[in-house]
Amino acid sequence: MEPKAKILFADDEPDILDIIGFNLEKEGYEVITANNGQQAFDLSKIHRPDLIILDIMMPYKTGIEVCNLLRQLPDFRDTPIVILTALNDETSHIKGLDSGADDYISKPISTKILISRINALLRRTQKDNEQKIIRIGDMVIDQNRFIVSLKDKEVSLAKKEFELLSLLAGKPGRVFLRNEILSMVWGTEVIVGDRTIDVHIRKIRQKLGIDCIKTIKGVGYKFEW
Amino acid sequence: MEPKAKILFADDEPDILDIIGFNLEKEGYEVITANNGQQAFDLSKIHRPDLIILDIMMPYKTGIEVCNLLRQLPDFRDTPIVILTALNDETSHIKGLDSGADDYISKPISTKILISRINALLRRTQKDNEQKIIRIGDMVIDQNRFIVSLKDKEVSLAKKEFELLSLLAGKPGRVFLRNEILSMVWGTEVIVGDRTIDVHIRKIRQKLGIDCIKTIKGVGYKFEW
DNA sequence: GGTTAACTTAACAATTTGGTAATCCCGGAT
DNA sequence: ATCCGGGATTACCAAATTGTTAAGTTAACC
Repeated sequence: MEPKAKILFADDEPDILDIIGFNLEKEGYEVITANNGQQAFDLSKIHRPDLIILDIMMPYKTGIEVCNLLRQLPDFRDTPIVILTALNDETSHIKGLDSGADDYISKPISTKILISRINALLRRTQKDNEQKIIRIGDMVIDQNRFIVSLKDKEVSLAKKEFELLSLLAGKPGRVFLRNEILSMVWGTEVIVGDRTIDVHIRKIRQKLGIDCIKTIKGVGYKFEW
Repeated sequence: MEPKAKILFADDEPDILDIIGFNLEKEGYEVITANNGQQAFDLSKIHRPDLIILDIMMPYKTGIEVCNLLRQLPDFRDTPIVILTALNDETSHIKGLDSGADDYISKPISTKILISRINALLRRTQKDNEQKIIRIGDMVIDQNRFIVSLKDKEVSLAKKEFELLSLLAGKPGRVFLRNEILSMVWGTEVIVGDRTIDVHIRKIRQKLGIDCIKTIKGVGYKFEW
């Protein structure tokens, strides 16, 4: 079975790591474990989990520190982060949430509740990316079937073209800076030349045959019907 | 000050309604209160709050029932819902979250923590809706779309012109010294001649067709509708 | 493996934008 | 009236940015 989502779980207590990790896997999640803060940070960058669970008291870096660091990176600005801890005082709780975490859960915690909360978080965050069908004017972009159609006439786009169009058409009118486009379509790892975007834009314009992508010189591109 | 967001808060205990409502307002939220489940549901439909807090044990309809009902409606499929309750058993907790709520908080709860959790939820859901729009008289400067419009007629400005106008119109009436303009629009690195500003101002005036940028001789420029 | 499509890059053309300088204007001061 | 210190205007050129095309590189699929 396809895993529902990839979860990184960081705790320095092996017992907890085992028990909760096991239960998460039983729930259908793919689990990556880390024993300390530094490792949690490094493994996150490598594996790009869909959700991150951080214990606070860990060697090398606390969960809060890791959370702050991750939130600096564009790739992790929206990743749901759960702080899991034995500390239950008000100050820690607030500090945890203010560091950009989405949930703060005090141990001991029933595994069922933990999983339920994780489901709730993923339900919300995956819903956002789940806008599977975009409709604007005569255009329909179906992200499930990978099809773009104009007045019921199907247009076939390549993968990158499709992703680029989906990004722009996903928020019509809004201008996307070139580096936003790069990081969203190509990711931050890959480095591609500047002309690459133009060329893809050109192909899209050509294939669509209509002028719905506007250039804002010196800034970026935007979709406009 | 414009309220940060509209929150509907439903609880049948007047004391709690008062205390938490007061604190939410102090935090800058607009608060709508309901005394029972039915009212919570009806008022939600009328006011379209950005976030809904529901007590479970309420007359007419429990918080869970309201949550389920709201989630049926397309308008409330994405609205963050917090279940607030005195029940702290595992089953209720899970049932609450499974009904589509985003958070389940057990009373008693520190007001600060409650607000911190609400902030965290709104932070996530409102992130995309931040609009950088300047409106003055008939003019609208939309920094997301990179558009300036006058009486619904769109005016197209180049990047520097747009930045310059945004700067001036951002604080109408305030005089910007030539130095200030230089450092804010051009940065401190770049060195450009003094006439450059004039020329850009001229282009803006020309394109807008109206005289909303005043010259203060020997000082600088200011925007005035 | 060979073929095809997709992706990226490079090179050049086309366009737009930004900056400068020369000149013109408009008060206020001489 | 004339001069003078800004600023306004204009035209022009350089720089920056994007469009276009073609050719090289990968990756995917028989």
